[in-house]
Amino acid sequence: MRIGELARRAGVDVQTVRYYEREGLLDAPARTPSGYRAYGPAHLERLRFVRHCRSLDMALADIRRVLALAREASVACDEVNQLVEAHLARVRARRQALERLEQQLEALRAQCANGQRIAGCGILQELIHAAQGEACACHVEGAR
Amino acid sequence: MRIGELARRAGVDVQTVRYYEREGLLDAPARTPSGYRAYGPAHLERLRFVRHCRSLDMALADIRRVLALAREASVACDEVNQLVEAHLARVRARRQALERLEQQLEALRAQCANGQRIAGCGILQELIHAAQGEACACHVEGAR
DNA sequence: GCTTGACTTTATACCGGCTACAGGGCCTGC
DNA sequence: GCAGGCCCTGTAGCCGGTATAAAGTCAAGC
Repeated sequence: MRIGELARRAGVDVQTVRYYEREGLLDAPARTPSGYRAYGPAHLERLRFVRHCRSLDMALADIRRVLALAREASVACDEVNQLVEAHLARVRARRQALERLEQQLEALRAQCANGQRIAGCGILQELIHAAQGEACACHVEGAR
Repeated sequence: MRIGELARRAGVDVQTVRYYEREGLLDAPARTPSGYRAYGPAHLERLRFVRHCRSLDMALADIRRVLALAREASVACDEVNQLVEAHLARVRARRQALERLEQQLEALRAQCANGQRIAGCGILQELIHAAQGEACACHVEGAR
């Protein structure tokens, strides 16, 4: 099959397929006499694998590593486990950060009702006030 | 004060200060005879404001807009409110997506204990299996 | 006066994960 | 023979910085 069909069947853009090839996530396929890429079912399977990993928000470098490991059946799989574990830790940290951020933004939103003018906008006042209290954390002179 | 002191007092990198100037978030300061940037207290206040907004993960374009609006005291502040509201919605959506992702990754992690070999790694098998079930959502032929 | 080192200047490239565009070639159907 | 759709390569843009190079400036110490 040609690149358009492959892309359509995996639900990705044609450009993305070429990008993955450049990045070493898809093997370069055979070419037709006119230079078109000619893919087989294995390429589709690989592409779907990559997309599934991406849907889990794994980095391309991590996916590349998993693909490399997957080729060596007899090696211990600890590295795969660690990779997933580390990724989970990052996702969890980010989720927690976003939770805190969400609370801050909810508090900020509550500072102003519609119909105000800029001069009396509670949101702006709060933003300015909070910024003033925020020196560089590593260099607070009055503290201690 | 010069750029190094400004950056240190705001807790940012010197490069970042110049970047913000290029991006129109900080006014270009006066220059000393030798071409060094010379900042006043207002610049520091502005920089801290920008950094506070960034700590709320606001986009630079949004911050630029807020700064522009802040200059016009008598205009209605609805746009500020909408901006915060839209940002909150994005943060919330992202947080929820990460929550789902976290659960998926936890389930994935549970598929394999350490000490396995690649050939028997539950995580890899699950990744491969899940990828196979994932055609393009917009073009499932057997469904219906 | 000369050197050292810390600071500053501009310009340019890089990161991830695509996405878009330009300028061409190929192929099929009418 | 030509219109339209597909494909090719190469390049640039997005975001919010970060990193590098090569050069200029300035104060302190010898």
